[in-house]
Amino acid sequence: MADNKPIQPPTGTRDLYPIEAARRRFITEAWRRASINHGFEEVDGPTFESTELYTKKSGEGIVSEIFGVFSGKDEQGVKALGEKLARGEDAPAPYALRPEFTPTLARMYAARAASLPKPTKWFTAGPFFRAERPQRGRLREFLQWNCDVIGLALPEKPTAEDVARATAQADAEVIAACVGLLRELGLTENDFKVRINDRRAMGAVFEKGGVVPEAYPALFAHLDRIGKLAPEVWRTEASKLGVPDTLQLWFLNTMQLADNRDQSQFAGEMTGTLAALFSVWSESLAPIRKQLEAAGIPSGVIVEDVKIVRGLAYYTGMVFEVIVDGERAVAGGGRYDNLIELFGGPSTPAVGFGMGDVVLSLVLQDKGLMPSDAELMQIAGQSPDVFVISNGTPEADAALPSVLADLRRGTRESRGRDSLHARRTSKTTKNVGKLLQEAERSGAHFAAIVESSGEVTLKNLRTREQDQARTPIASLKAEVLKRLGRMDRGS
RNA sequence: GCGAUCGUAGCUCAGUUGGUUAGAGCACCGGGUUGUGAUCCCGGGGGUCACGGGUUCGAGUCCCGCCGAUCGCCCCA
Repeated sequence: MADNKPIQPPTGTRDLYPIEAARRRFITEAWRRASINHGFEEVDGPTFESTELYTKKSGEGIVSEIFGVFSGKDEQGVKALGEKLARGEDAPAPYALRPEFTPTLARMYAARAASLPKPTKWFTAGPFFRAERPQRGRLREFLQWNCDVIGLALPEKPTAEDVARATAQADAEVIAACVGLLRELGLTENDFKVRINDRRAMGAVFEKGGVVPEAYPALFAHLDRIGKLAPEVWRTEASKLGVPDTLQLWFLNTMQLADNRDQSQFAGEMTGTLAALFSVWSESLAPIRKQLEAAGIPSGVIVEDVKIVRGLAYYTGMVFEVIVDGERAVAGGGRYDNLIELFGGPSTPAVGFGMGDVVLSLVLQDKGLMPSDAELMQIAGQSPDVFVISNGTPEADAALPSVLADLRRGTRESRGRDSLHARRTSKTTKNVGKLLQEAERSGAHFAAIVESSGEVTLKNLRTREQDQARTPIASLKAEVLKRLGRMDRGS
């Protein structure tokens, strides 16, 4: 007897039925549109990479959350790995499903750096994989949209000021693309905040505050938890990292400041060393704020936040997260000025961000911004242009297949723009009323009732207006194209 | 890796202190005497009650195990 137990989709993956596929398409189309309108060009890379690409320059913990991939042709390799593992040695798979895009991007840029414009603006959107425990807003397979600006537009002999301005401009450019998308989807400035920080600024504060450089990475990680831990607990840990009391106090004060509307007043309460540290920090964030405001991002949306440090080791400057209340970060990114060089390219500053589809979908649902099912099918291009119905006579039944085929046929000259989405029923009933009902439910724009081998009656299902006169089958397609307003090109 | 909650039809869920053959709505298919549709009426298919044990005369219901899902912790590229 056969084992009929259904095989379920792997943990953290999704089966997308038509309406869910349409929902995903709605998001990816918005991503494409926003990035193209902001001047980014689409690129893409492999969905699996050599594991080295991620282990080389990333931290240790990352490997454990990578999905390993083996070649089915490499039996010996697999066996060798098995033996290593049996001995308790580290044995990563030779390939990894990509957990992020930035390393691929860095490699791609490095390989052609000499011939690429400065700046180069690339975007990509596709599937990524992380072997984490799924929970709200987090799955093991997800889509991620990335926008990156690589290189800076600089004069022949740039001054430090030129570099700083170009840097802030590029930083603002990626954030503007990200915010542009959110606004296009209907989120307003009341719905989200762009929380920004700067790793170099933090470094300067650490230095002035008396922390040894060796402790910086651990301190960045610890700062990530400042809002989650009780202040006393956080301070105890900070002390262990060699953070002086004054600096601890500054972190706690400044953290609250990020959530306090009246920043100037709060800042005014800091005196002496605290105030000095604060100006080091805030002054280095001033240029990026200025550029963001110039890019049309409302000042109320921008929040300087000492908590935002990002886990990734490769960030070197500005870092940011876009937070929608009640959800985890919907997007995050930052500046990584050393990474291109690390992949064998010329020293090139770069900045970028990623946005996942999982949290974004939750946000759109929370805010009621996800279009209705019917709208989605239309947006995804799945509503038929014409639903062809036979009037039930043998003559019409016989003519129907060729009517359908003709409507569907596209020509190379028009690049398929003259091809129509045409459907017919698969039901056996000849009840025209029922078939019209089916046509309407399919979301079709027109119904074409085949009357004979030579004529149809057209009905606009949106307006419910039916033609008095019949249309010859020979001119049906042209007539429908005309009524759909698609005759403006070619011919 | 840890914790909490939950698994009955494709979906949303009923199902009494354990008691005949497990139900509804939606969806799907067909019909309402062969041509005009959102309503309505009639009919139909579809469930080894996640899976495996146990208690019992009898288990969807109680107990144990297991798998899965959701939410949270850890982590977050």
